[in-house]
Amino acid sequence: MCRCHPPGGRCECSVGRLRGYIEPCAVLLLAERPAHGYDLLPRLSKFGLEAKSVDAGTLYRTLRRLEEEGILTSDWHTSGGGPARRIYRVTPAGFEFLRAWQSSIEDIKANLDVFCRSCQAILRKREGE
Amino acid sequence: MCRCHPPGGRCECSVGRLRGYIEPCAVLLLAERPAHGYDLLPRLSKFGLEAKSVDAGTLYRTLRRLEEEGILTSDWHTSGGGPARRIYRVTPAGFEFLRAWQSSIEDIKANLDVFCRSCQAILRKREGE
DNA sequence: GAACCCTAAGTGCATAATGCACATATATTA
DNA sequence: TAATATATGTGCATTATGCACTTAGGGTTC
Repeated sequence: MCRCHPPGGRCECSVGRLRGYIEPCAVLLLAERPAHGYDLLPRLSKFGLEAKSVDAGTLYRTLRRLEEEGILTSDWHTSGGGPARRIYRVTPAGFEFLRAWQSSIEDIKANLDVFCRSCQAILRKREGE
Repeated sequence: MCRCHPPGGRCECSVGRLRGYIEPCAVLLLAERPAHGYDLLPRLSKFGLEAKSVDAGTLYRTLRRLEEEGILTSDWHTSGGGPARRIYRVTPAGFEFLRAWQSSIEDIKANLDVFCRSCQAILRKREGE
């Protein structure tokens, strides 16, 4: 329908189309409590990033980038069995980052709302309501 | 702040981050009335795609692609002075396309709302409210 | 103890969307 | 006639992303 169902491809009709959206979502989850990447993966579904549709590689790369930028810090946890985990925490700059995204997302919601209202009006009119 | 202000770069903290968003916006404007690309350009700001931030080349390519997919049709208008204009109209498939996007965008808004609520809660808590 | 699976982190590569710069052409105005 | 506004388009580089693959620890099962 909306070119989001390529044959055999995953559905992209979702908030996952928002470029860079994994970043604020990951940071927000880490603001709730420090965690490692693999743990974050399923929790991202809370914000519409479905567990199946989030690529682990992308998440790991994203976390590293956010650390380079001073938004997160990490250290290794080796106790507890299994492979070592890199535990991330949010820095003060990370909270500023969240504040900025919060405000941007409010704006985006408002813009999407304009689209929805106009679209509804047009579609209703077409159906001769 | 949110990595959307690269030195000298344009602001990307906007709905323009939504991949492919120009498509439903262009189709919706054309559903209101047939028009040519250059005419659509400033009207896209209605949905949050600022006139400055929409690239004309991208819009023209998008319209051609939508026509290839049967969502739009076009024909040339040479009368009226100035260079020839390619006037686009929405096909029945285009209205289906709009319906699908409408529903997707409602979902996206809902997901963004979850983010905003969680984010507000965390930020308020941090400020010791 | 070999084979297998789950957890956990990461890299390499191809593709798709986008931005920027440039090319082309018509008509109007200074 | 030179400049400007309208109008459409192409070429190229960058970026984000998805997919496939690699590495590795530790436990379970045959």
